[in-house]
Amino acid sequence: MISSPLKRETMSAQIAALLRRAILTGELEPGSQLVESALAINLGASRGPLREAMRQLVDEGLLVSVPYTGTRVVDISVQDINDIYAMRTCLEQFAFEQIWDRRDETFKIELIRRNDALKAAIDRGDDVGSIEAELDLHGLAYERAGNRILLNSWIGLRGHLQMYWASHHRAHGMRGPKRESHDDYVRHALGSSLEAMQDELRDHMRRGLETTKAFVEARTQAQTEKTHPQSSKE
Amino acid sequence: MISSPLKRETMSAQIAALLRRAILTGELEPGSQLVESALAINLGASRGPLREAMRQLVDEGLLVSVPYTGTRVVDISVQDINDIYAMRTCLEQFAFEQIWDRRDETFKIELIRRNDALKAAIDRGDDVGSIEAELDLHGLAYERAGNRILLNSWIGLRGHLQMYWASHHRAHGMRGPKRESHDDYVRHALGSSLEAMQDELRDHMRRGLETTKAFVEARTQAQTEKTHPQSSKE
DNA sequence: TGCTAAAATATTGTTGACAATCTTCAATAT
DNA sequence: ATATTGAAGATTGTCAACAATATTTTAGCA
Repeated sequence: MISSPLKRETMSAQIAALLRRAILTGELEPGSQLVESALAINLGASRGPLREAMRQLVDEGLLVSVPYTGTRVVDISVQDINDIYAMRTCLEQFAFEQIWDRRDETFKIELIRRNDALKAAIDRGDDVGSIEAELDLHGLAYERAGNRILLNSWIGLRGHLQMYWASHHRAHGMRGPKRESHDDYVRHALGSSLEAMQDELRDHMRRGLETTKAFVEARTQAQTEKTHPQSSKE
Repeated sequence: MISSPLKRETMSAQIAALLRRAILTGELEPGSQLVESALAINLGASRGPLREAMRQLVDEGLLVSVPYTGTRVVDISVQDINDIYAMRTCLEQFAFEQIWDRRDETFKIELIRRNDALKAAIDRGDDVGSIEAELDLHGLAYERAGNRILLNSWIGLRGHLQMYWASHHRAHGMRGPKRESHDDYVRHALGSSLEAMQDELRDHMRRGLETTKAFVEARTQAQTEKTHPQSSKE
């Protein structure tokens, strides 16, 4: 029963990873407040390290903090969704431009592997897993581009997307991605025309934007009803 | 004689702003270590707020921290320069795509104003100011694009560029940008052909990349000589 | 002289207590 | 009834002391 035999990681970093996971899986709902004292006790740590972890998540855009009043899980706006998908399109097109002439056999194998992993997650009904698998699939181009700044940008976008999808899935029982949703993507990514792939990306993102926007609008409506209830009694 | 009648800003935020400025102006050299206890005394604050500020700068990519050993101003690598300029090209092209059909009179006026401000800073020999002015000029497209994610990405890139340039200027007495360096940029930005502007951007960035790379290589060489001195005595 | 190990030092990580600030709610006056 | 003021509570911001870890120095030995 060893509790922590080798702790190469600082406590603050562990807490950050824990909280990040909780936010990204939707366990911590958007808009919910994180009270330091309560969380610190709950995690068995002091407020210092917890504050540092939270500060980091604030800088990652997962939390928002107002001095002396509190920090909350970042809330979703339709504007953000639009911005993120516009950036995704731009950056993923750029990533494919960068790797296009460097695609080798290992790239092909890995891309197919990740698409298979996505299908497997869908087949076994693993919703959180299928969301991660879809993002992993898209991530390959960014990883192979060999540009650290680009990869970090993707990781930031990826976090927000994962959070939005997971939160909506949890709240409304929304289904994850379809089983064949990325077959075209993979086919074009392994094809011979960069231009065709860029077109596919634009289409793919446009479809994704519509779906995600529908999620957000449903959520906003639900919250409005919660705040200003127009029940039949009145 | 009111010293601080309304201080809406928390101490940690003030320290972060102070340190950020010191790094961005080259006052704190890349690679130099920041010792918490000494800095805290120097700033008249405790280590708690200072640590929070430093953590934030770590997340911004301006500092690097190794657990239990220290945090230093991030050092420069040729790889980073390549990555940053590749991203700059991609993002600024995207920004102009977004704003192209929305350019109005205020955009034109502001762009010219910022170019004039750049020239004024060069004329009065204000080196730090001219660096900021150049980055401000490029920033307009990002600001007008109306995409918060895009703007934040630019702010991150901008910080690193400013740091590199300022540091090299301070270390080697390098001159800032040339007086007419952005006249073509402005002309094309106000022209009628988006494609011509994209070409100008590619060229502009390619030139900037070469210059900045030369800076970094000079610095790396100087550091190598410092670490492994091959003096004539030996 | 060169190498190993242990002690000394320096630096960061963590903790609990205290201060400053914001929010809420009740009491009061208009 | 409504608006305003003030007190009470909750929450975050700051501080100084203590613990854990890494680095450097030094003593001992081959």
